[in-house]
Amino acid sequence: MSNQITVSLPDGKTLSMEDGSTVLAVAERIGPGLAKATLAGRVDGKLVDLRTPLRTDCGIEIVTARDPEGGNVIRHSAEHVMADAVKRLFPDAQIDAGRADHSEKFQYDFLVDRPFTPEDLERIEKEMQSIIAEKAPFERRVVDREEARALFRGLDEELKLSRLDDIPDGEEITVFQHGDFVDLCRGPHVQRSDQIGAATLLEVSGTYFRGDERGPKLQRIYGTAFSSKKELKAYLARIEEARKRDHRRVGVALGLFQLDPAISPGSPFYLPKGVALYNGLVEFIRELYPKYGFEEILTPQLFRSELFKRSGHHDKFYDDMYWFAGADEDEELGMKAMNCPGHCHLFEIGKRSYRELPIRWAEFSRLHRNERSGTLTGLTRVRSFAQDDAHIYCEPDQVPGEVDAFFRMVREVYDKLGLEGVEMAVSTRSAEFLGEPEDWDVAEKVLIEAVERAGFVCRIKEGEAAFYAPKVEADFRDVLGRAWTLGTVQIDMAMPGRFGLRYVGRDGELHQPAMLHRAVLGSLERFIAIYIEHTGGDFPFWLAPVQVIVLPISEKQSEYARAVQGRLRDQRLRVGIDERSETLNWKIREAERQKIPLSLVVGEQEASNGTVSPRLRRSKDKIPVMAMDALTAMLVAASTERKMGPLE
RNA sequence: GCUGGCGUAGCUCAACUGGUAGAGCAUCGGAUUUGUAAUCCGAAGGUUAAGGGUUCGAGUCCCCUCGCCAGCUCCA
Repeated sequence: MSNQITVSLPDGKTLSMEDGSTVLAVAERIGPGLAKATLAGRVDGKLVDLRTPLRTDCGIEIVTARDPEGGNVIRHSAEHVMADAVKRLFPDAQIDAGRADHSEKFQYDFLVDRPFTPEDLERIEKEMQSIIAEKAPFERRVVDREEARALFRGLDEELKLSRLDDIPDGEEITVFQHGDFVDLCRGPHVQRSDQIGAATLLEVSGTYFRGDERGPKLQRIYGTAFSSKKELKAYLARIEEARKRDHRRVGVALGLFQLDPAISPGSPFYLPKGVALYNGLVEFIRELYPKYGFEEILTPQLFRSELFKRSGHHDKFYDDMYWFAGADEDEELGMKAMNCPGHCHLFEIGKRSYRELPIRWAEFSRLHRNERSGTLTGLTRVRSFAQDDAHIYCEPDQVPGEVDAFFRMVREVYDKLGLEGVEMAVSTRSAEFLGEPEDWDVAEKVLIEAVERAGFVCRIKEGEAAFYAPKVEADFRDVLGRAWTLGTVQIDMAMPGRFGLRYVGRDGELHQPAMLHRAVLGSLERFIAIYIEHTGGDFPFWLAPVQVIVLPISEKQSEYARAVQGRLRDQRLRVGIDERSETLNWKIREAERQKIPLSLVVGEQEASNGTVSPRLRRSKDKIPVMAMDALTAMLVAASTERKMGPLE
C-alpha cells in the first residue's frame, strides 16, 4: 500500500509522494502559502478536485485564484453555497442541479411552490454571506449508488434521485458536503467556503427540469463569485459597460435604425445613417470581390417549393421558412431563406465546363426566416437579414485553394475593420448528416489543414456541423471578452448531389463539382450589432455614417461653412453641418455624442483665409489649422483607402 | 412557443400603503452671435402598450391581448 508515486511540477522539479496522496498534499509539500491558496489541481492537464487521490505518476499544476480555472472552481462552490442558503431559508425547496458556465456566472435550479422575489434574493444572498463567514470546509466522498440513493431519499430530494439515475453504471459517484448541505457533484471545490471572496446574485428566471417543457417548472437563480471583491467589482463594471454599449440603445441614439416589434418583429427599420453603415459594409465587400474572383448575381425572392424539396430545406427547414399559396392551384411558394438553392439551380441551367470553374457567385439579397418569437433579439437574431453570401463551384482538387483564399479575405476584411484576435473553430459532423462518412472525413481534414496553413488558432467543435456540411467559423472576441461567430466557410456534402450538378471535365466526361458556402461578415444585421457593441459606435472614418461635421462659430460663417461642406460632399464624403444658434462648446459636445470622427470648426479667421480648424473625436489635442485643399486631399485618401482615422 | 421579470412623453427615468401623471434631454418659439464637451427664457408634448374588470376613485389591484428583457439538450 505504501508505494510511492512521482509527481512532476511545472518548473520541472519532481516530488516523491505516497500513493493516494492528494493534490492538496502536494501543495502542502511545496509550501504552506501555496497550500492555503489551493483551489484545485490540474493533473496531466485535466482539472481535478484537490482531494482526489493520486494513483499514478503524473504532472501536476496547482490551481489558485490566479489561474482562470480558479474562478470557475470558486463559482462552482458558490453555487453549492447558494443552494445551501436556499435550503436553509426554504426547507421545502427541492434542489435540482447547478452549473458554473463559461460566462463567469453560476446558476442553480430549484423546485419551489412560488417564484422567488427580489426580496428573496436579498435574503438568500445574505444567508450566503454568513455561510461563507462560517469557513465551512468542503468534503468529498465517494459513495456507491445505494448509499447515494438512501442519502437523497432521506433528504426528500426527488429531482436529485432522478439525476442520480442518469449516471451510467460503472461511473464513480461522488458527493460534496459543507456544513449540513450535501450535493451530488464531481467537483472540483474549494477547501473552505471563505475562499469564495465575493459573491452576489444577479437574476432569477424560470426553467424546466431537464429543459423539457412538459416537465416540472423550476426556478433558476443566477449569481457570480470571485476570489476578491475587486474582481467582482470589475465584473460588474464590465456588465455595466456592455449594457451601455448595447446596440439596441446605441443604434437608436445614433439614429441608425429603429425597431418596432409590434409592427414587424425581428426586422430593423434602417434610417439614412444606418443605411450608410450597411451600404458601407456591402460596398467594402463588393469592392474586394473582383480581386478574389467573385461575381455578383441576383436570384428571385420567391421560389416554388419544388426548389426547396430538391435542396432538402422543405424537409429539414420547413418550420423556419415562410410559405405562401401561389396563384395557381396547389402552387406553394417559399420565401428565400438562404441563397444556395437558387444558386445551384442557376448552375444547373447551363452546360458547365471545367474551363469556367471555379464559379464564384455572390449575392447580398435579403433573406427571411421564421425564427421563433422568443429567440428574437435586436439585430443579433432577426427574421429579415442579408449576408455577404457566396457559393463556389469548383473541381474537387481546387477546394483547398478556395479555402485558403477565404482565409486571406477574412484577414483582409477584419484588419480593415480593426477586429483582432480572431480564432477559427472547425465543426465536425453530427449524428444527422447527409452524404458519405469518407467524404466528410476528407472535407474535415481539408478545413483543419487550411486553418493551420493560414496561421489561425484552430479549435474543434465535435458534432456541431450543419447536416449538409462541415464548417469553419471565424470566432471573434470583442473588447468585453464576448465571443461571436462572424465569417464561415462550409464544404457542402449534399447539395451538388441532390441537384445532380455536373460539369464537363478535361476528359470530356461529366463530373460532380465541389461546392463551398462562405460569408466573411456573415449576417450584416448581426455584424452591425456586434460591431456597434465592439466599437461603442466609434466607427472607422471610412465607415462612419457622418464622417465630418462643419461647425460654424456664429451665423456669420454660415456661408463659408456651407461652402466647406459642399466641397467635401463633392468628393463623396458624408458631411454634416451644425448651423444652430448654439455655443461652439455645445456643438462639439453634440458632435462627440454623435461619434463623428472629425469636426471642422470655422470662425472668422478660417473664413477669411480658406482654412478650417480640425478636431478629432475623443481627442483634446490641438491640431493646427489646415488649408481646405490639403485637408480635402487627406480626407479623400483616408476614406478611399479605408483608414481608421481621418488624418492618418 | 414555454418559464420568470417587465411595459409611464421621441429618449432616460420619477409618482408613499389605490387619491390632481412629473423631471432632464430631444422638439418648437424667442433672446443670445458664441473659439474646442452643457447660454437663458418660454411653449408644446400622455387614452400610463391595447382591451376588459374591481373600486367613490386605478399608472398602482385582477383578467386578457400585444410587445420587451433574461433564460430554456449539454450532466450530478
